[in-house]
Amino acid sequence: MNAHILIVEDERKLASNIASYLEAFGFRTTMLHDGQGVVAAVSGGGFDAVLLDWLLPDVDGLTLCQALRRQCAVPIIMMTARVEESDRIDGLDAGADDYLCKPFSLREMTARLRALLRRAQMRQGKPSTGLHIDDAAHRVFVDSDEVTLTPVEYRLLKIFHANPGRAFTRYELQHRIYTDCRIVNDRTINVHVKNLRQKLVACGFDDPIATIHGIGYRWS
Amino acid sequence: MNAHILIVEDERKLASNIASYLEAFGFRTTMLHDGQGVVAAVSGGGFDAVLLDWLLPDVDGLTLCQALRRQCAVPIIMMTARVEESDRIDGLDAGADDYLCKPFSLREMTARLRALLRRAQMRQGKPSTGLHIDDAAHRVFVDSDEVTLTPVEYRLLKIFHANPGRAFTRYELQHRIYTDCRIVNDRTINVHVKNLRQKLVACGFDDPIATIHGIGYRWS
DNA sequence: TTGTGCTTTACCGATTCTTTACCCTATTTT
DNA sequence: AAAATAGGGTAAAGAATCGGTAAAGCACAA
Repeated sequence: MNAHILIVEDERKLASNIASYLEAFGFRTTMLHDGQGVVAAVSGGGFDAVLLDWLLPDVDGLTLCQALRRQCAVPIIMMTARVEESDRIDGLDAGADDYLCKPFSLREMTARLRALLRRAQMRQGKPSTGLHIDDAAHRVFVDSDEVTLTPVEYRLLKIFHANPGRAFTRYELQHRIYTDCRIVNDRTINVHVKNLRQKLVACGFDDPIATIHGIGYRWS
Repeated sequence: MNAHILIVEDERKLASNIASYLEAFGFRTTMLHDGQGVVAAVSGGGFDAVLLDWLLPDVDGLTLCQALRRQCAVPIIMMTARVEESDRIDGLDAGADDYLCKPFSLREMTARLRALLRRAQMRQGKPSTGLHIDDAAHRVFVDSDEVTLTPVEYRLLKIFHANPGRAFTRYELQHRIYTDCRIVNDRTINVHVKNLRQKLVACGFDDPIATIHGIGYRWS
């Protein structure tokens, strides 16, 4: 983690707001207030993502974006006051990975940035994500990211993880999850499996739960 | 610790609600019900953070915010009924460090306030607080402040502190706290945990007890 | 006994988790 | 190809858990 973000924005106040917000979340940041030096800075390779304003005093953000793309594959988020579809398309055509329409919430920005960084990381051949269950602490990690699971999800994960390759019917899972002999609707298991899948996949873990049609599920 | 918070809010009822909630958590508070004297009060340097209502009878909160910023770097949280994105950005542009949209929960407010104070403190190069248990003297200190604990709280703290990161069920805690095989209501543990948390947090110690829903607690 | 401080219980409101219901898509069977 | 069955996704109903408050219970000393 601790990604380094380049913020290119001429409104200094906005730029520093963004910076301090990101820093509060553990990012490192660097600000530039015009187009000068942006290409040079990025080509140095020290940045993990770029937040790029569309309208800069000296150069067109779009042009700058294209220039950056020619340099390297760094993730770029365009920030723009424009809202027309065509502008968005232009931005994405120029090589931006995402765009934010001003005014945007810093929260949304951070969320998109995170998603982008995760995607970028995966693309760079970091497929070897590992799952780690710390049973004493009752915590689950995908690499270094913690996955927060509900009690049922946790139990479900443990069952699967302890029996890789083995197929489980929903009936079986039900009886392993609940110590009491509770009977629940089949579809309940579906929902828990879906939620578990979702949380794992959100951390860049390839969906490890295979559906066996007419039978149940299998961890692989 | 014992941060001093300035609450600027014309609705007296809301203001005193906020104040008493914060005081319960060990903050000191001061209320002002209009813009008069706010700048003077803050420039005195006696406040660690300001909760500032956007709409005041006499002056615009936004203007006030900017005026405060010119004075000093005190953390400011804007409270506003507005929800539009653009307003939020305006607030942040004016130098607010965070904003709360009314109606907000006092809990969220406290959480954000804490985060803000922590950041501010870190910026000022203050290292994190440390806990020290003097078992021989049966005394507990957060940095140099003594925390007075009841016998049960002390035992609870020792159990947690000796097992950082480990998850405990309430049942387990119960049996470790009591040498006799006493059985108490589950909720009893909750109360002791709450009291322990409260005392630690009041001394500026970040709540170190994480709740594991459906399981129990963990010290981290 | 009365008072004081600590512990335990009871309860409420808020939050979080679980289960169900529903709709739509995918797969299998007729 | 049409019908039947199974599974995925969403959202809302329902249930359990948790934190906070306050009062009752307890132990011990004055």
